[in-house]
Amino acid sequence: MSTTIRHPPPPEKKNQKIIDRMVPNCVYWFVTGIQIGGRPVARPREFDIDEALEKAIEAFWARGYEATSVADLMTAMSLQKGSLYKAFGDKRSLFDQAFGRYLDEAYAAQRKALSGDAPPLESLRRWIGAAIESVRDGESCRRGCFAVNTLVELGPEGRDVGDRLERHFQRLARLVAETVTRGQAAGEIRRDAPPDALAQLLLVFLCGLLANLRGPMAESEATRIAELALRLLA
Amino acid sequence: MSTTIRHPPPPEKKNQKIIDRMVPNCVYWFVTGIQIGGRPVARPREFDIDEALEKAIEAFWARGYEATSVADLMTAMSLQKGSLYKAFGDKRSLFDQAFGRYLDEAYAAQRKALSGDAPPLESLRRWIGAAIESVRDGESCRRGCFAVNTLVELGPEGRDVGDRLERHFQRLARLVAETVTRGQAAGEIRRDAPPDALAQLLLVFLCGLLANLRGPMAESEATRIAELALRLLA
DNA sequence: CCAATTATTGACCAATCAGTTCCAAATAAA
DNA sequence: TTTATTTGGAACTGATTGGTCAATAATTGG
Repeated sequence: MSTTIRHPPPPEKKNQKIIDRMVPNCVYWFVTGIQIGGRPVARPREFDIDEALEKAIEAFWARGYEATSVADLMTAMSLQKGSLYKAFGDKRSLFDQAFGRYLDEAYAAQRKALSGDAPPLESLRRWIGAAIESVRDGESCRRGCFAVNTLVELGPEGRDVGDRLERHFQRLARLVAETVTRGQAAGEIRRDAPPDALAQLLLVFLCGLLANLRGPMAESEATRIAELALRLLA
Repeated sequence: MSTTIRHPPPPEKKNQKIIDRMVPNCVYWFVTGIQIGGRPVARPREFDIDEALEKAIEAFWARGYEATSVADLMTAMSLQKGSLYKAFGDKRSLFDQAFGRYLDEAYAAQRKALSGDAPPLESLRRWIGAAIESVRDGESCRRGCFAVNTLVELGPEGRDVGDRLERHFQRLARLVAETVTRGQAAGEIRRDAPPDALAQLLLVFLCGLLANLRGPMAESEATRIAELALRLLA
């Protein structure tokens, strides 16, 4: 019996002290009507879990989910297999965490790019320009856009990734639609189409650009095409 | 010596007869100044190699290169491993053949869709509509576009796939540009941008649509966005 | 039937896959 | 120090990977 207790209750007079020191996410024991327990102590983690996740993002981003082996992840994250599995669960769970983090980071960056006080059309230009620049890692690693890559690789599978991508694109579309609205109000953007429809169109177009930038298209060409797209918007 | 001869020369008086019976793609032997030889006889192939390739296209299209195992291909093509390897080489070679075939088929289909005698803008509408329809296989298998899928999955690797995709997109762009030119001449399409630039833009946009159709986007939504895109072109 | 040739089949192979398990090391409360 | 607990690391597991091979079947000219 007592061997199954992970945190055997200390003497009763210390209960309040112990409760004071209780921290979240720990196991506590409930005995004789009052909560008692203690913080589990253990060897501390030697790596930064956020840095490791960033490395995982880079690995999955560069090669995709299927083509990235757990061995690849181990070297990329500088982690042994045991640590990796203990900290992140299995490969798919790690991917989900990495991808979710990427989506949030990407959203924050695009929000910042679009919500500057520049003229709306110029904001959109910078937004697309930043996206084009973000597809290359180093000199010639065509990593494209992690979201678009994942959309194409894992899009058709069980709706987990699909749902997240849908929500992500929706919040992005909302962001772009706001800018388009401002542009219409300022007379910079044509008013014969609703802003959210134009935003969706822009987003889809950007997906196409990013998909092509994963392949043979040059950045200069992408920029040229984007300029034309913005011109059609005016 | 004579054991290395695959088709030992029959008596000279039969030379003409043999030459008459010569068929392409067979090994012949050149001796004493005249061509002699015979048709190699062997067990005939039991499957249709074109049908098998079509099945391979379906398999790679649905799941991508990495995620499609040789075992998957065997069941999809109804072939044993030995036959598969003998007829198509290794997995990558099979993929290349399947993908090349797909690109040619897709080009032919789009050429047909675009070169009808319909009004240019209507041709473009049908072209995009056909592309949107082609992304679903059966009821709910979001296979997307094999070319876009491959662009994203294998785009960054050694320039083999990249080159082919670049040439493919170029010939497609030429096709679209012709239609745009006709549209401009007919007054259906705005004349303030060169036709090949507009064609590139359209093609990139379509890539974005097809990428999204691999994921959560509904076909009806894609159609709506495409309508707006065409409206901006007028 | 025989010779020559190719196709089919299934067993086989080494390498790699994702994932598990076990143990020493590390930590801090008791 | 003891004790409870978790991390790090390496060995290990069973399944699957892409790919090869040898034996056999099928074909036709001779």
